Amino acid sequence: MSTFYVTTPIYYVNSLPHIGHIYSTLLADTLARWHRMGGERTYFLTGTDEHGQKIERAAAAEGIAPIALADRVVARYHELWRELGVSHDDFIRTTEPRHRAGVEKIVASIAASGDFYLARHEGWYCVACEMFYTEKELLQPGNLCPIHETPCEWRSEDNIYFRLSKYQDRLLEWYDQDPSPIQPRSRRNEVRAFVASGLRDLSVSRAGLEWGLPFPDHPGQAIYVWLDALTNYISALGYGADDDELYQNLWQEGDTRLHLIGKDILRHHAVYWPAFLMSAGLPLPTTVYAHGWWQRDGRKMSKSIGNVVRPDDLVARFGVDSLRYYVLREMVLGQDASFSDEAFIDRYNSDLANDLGNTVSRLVTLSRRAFDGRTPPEPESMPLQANAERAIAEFVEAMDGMRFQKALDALWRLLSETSQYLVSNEPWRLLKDETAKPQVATILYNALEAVRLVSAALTPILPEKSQEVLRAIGAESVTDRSGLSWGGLPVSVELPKTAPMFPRIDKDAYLTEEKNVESQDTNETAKDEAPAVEARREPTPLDERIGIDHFAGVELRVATVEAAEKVKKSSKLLKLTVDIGEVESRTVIAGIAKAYAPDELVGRQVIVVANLAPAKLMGIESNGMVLAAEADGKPVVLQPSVPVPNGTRVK
RNA sequence: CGCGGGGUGGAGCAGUCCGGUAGCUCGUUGGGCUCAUAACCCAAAGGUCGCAGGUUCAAAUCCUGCCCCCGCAACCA
Repeated sequence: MSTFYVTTPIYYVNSLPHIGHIYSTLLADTLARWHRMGGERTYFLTGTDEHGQKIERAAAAEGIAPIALADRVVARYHELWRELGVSHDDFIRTTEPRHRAGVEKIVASIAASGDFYLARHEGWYCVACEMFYTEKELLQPGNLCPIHETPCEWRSEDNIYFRLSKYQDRLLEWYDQDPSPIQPRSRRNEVRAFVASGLRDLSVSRAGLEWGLPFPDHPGQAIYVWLDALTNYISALGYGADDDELYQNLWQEGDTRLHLIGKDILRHHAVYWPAFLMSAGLPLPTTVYAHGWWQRDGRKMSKSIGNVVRPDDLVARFGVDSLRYYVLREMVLGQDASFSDEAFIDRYNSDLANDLGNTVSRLVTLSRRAFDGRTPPEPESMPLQANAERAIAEFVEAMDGMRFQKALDALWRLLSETSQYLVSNEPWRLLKDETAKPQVATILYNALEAVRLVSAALTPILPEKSQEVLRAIGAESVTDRSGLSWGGLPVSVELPKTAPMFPRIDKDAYLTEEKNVESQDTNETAKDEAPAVEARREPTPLDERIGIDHFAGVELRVATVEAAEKVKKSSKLLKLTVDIGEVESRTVIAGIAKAYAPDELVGRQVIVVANLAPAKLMGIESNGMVLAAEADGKPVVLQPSVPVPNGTRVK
């Protein structure tokens, strides 16, 4: 029996699930359901990534143990996947002993191939953060930690490195297989270019990380995140356990090993993970498929903008299957797509309510009326059979190729042909003529059977609604692909009474209501974001205030911009030449290129921090800093309200 | 010369690898029907396929150059 193993990324437990996690998971779920229907040995894995400093710190901030924090978020995932009807076969947590066993085994295998070595890592280290900072990140003077504002110490630490560079050529060869294991093609190109430009060895351990797996044979070292996390794909199958039947069958000997990922973690899955596997002498995934991101109304989704799609609301309102349909129909795998309420409702109304729901209800009504509450008796001919078989064949091919849009297109074309067939045969007219019963039976049987096939095919995509439709038209539920052959509708069986399964949404009413809710939300969030009115800011606590002498140490002076130009290769930086009342003009770099064109600054007066230590930005030395306020994420450069001699001190 | 993606009727997209009447969904306009969830059917309007060259009998598709948008990387002294 052929095998199909599909995974989602394991989700990091430092935040609650959002549409991105849901999308990856629904994709995997749909594929898993589809392949199960095909009779393959199918295994669908998801899980959570729970180690690392971020979790450690987040937990500490709450005064709880890291595992307690993880437990809480994991519970939320379980709840969500249950609500969404996700059919995963296993859920792995990187804090489980079975995972540790797998990691230890792969580490031992990699060590055996001599791909680990120790090297010294030096840098500025903040004890509180347990983290290295680059010189640039530190606050001056005093080499202070940017977070704690306490002095960092110069520390050198031994880390274990993985010889990633050794696998460069083999990785390139792997990408170039046909078909490429990295999908879609655009991502293959991206990864290929990255690898071809040269790989550096990878640090795979951290000293002093408490919340992580200890590195075998290296006391004091913990395994660094990716080596730990990626291994979940095989540890969950029992790699490293006594009973590794699943691993042997699905991975070692498996036919399909598919990782679905977001494009943000492409590098880890397309470079690091295969290299680890090569080193350990294990089979590589057959496909790494990177999907795009959901944007919200055309903008990038972000917590700070407050435009994150909240799954709960949508599901509560429109049902799980509507969400599944929308995301699968709307996103071309691999590209970004935009999530908008309006598009969601349009999709729902036109495809689900009109094309599918309405067709079902008109057929059920007709049949019930013509045949005493039952499905039609034996038809005389099968005029729709060829159309239906063509549609199903197309659907199957598209599903196997993960082209969901195309697959759905094929089904909807059949619905449209069914509707045309009805109109051209007008069964409602024939209904008035008793002798036309056999004709009506043929027309309705064909139309109902076409709808049955559409619903049957939709089983992996709309697991609940598809079965509801089947029940409504008197058909049996479908569990395997044999249900996709023409002729499955039972003749003359009772039709149950049902309510419309996709009631239309009143778009205007919904959007108005949403707007009201959102404006409330905005008011709330506005409070804890940068307020427009300074008075609304919380006053600085007394113990954080500074003395006047402290302030006097900052030398602020008025200057005039003599020249301004964009810094090459930078989107944010402008190089300014300013007259600050000294003999020579100074060069100052300012991160304001997104808000100001160079021309509009020339001749303008600005306030400059004159005694700031020089720093290099993009290769240019900056001697000072231009003051600007930040509003709506954009800098606003300060300037005296009337012209003042250059060099005038600001106090 | 950092890397990558994209620019196709009003909107969203397919088609580009393997050149050959420019397609789908939504929207708009007109007509029809009444079995159905203001649904459904028919018809129409609407595109110099980012720009400019080139190859070719033929270019959205191949080649060259340019413009614009978006992501990643770098970057807010």
